[in-house]
Amino acid sequence: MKNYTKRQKEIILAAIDLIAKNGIQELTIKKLSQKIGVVESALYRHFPKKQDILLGILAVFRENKEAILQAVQAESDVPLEQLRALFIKRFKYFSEHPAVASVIFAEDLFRNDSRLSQMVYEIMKTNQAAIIHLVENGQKRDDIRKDLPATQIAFILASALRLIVTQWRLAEYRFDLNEEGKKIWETLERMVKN
Amino acid sequence: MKNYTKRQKEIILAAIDLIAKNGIQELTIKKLSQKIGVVESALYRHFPKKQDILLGILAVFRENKEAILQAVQAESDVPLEQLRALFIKRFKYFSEHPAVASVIFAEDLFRNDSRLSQMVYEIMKTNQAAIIHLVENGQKRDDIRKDLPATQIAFILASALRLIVTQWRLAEYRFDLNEEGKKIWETLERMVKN
DNA sequence: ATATTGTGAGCGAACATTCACACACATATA
DNA sequence: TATATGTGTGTGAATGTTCGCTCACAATAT
Repeated sequence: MKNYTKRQKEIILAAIDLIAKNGIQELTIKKLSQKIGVVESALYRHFPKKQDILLGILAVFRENKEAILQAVQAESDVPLEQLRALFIKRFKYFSEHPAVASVIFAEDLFRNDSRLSQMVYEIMKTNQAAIIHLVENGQKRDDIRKDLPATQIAFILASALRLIVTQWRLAEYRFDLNEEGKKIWETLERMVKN
Repeated sequence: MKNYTKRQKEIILAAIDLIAKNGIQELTIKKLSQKIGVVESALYRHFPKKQDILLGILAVFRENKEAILQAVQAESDVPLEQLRALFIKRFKYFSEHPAVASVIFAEDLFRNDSRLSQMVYEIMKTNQAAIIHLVENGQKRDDIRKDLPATQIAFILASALRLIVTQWRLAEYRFDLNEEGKKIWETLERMVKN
């Protein structure tokens, strides 16, 4: 986000908001410019193509994932606690930024452009690698059971996180994500703990 | 699908194929009619609105889920084996019909229309209820651990299935879904087995 | 001969993008 | 200090394309 001007950030956040409302087809230059309060062509002073706005959205996601990961590692050095913190923090962030949650797991939005889908894939892989690493550390400390491959455990953790957020969004945010998320984490923890 | 004519089914399958290729924005009346081999307006002989084609797609999904569920229950009466069969059959079906896999978990495609999103929600809930029921039966027989709520176990099972299919699609079907799916199931089984 | 299915032209709306132009403000030059 | 030039940001009109959909008419099948 350091590479983006104030105005560009403003546009990116507005774009996320729009997409959250009704999917990617809600994001048109016209609607976006109206939300910002300028005329359509003014947006092209800040982004050469609409696509570049979408790239900006992905940059927000990546930055957020990295920030949470660092915070988690600073907070504790017990892998299982780090994993819990990772879950809790993610839910907290999504609760506070539903629009972001709305878009972050909707990979399909970016499927039609190779630059975009490549970036999605990269973010996903980085994130997964980080979780795998935490699980492996947990296994080394004998906190997490070793009879299951770390990659698979990490996969299952990530998949549950993802689905609960998806359902929360489909339910139009009608249940408390923090609460349900915590419950799911506790079940998962009991499944993988030694 | 009993309510649909031959031609309508043809159109629905072609529509699924198109969406699989590059997302929902690939599904236009023009492209669809070209794929079928008629002119655009001919489609309106079979469906009054584009939306109704999407409803047809959802009907295919629902029918498929119900069929698999019945087959699974006929095959065995041991819940854990039924669950395994459910997983394996789903992966097999998706392997053989990648286009369907491409669309079935992309709920966002239908977000902008209330009729569609309601149907998506209904299919999802029915499916989840069926899995919960199987898990509860497994717990009654002491095959599945009882210290975890059945709803949560079912949720975690479903989430893993969903994510592996999603990743398979994002990886452009480059890995063997049956194989990877089986591995994930085995890990899940070990997590929940008594 | 009646019902079903397909054709071709065309409609208005929405879309992303481009263009000439305007105005405020900062920086450089005389 | 006064003037000139550059930069950032906005406006309004216009472009070409694509979209879903309609309609009068024609071919085909039962």
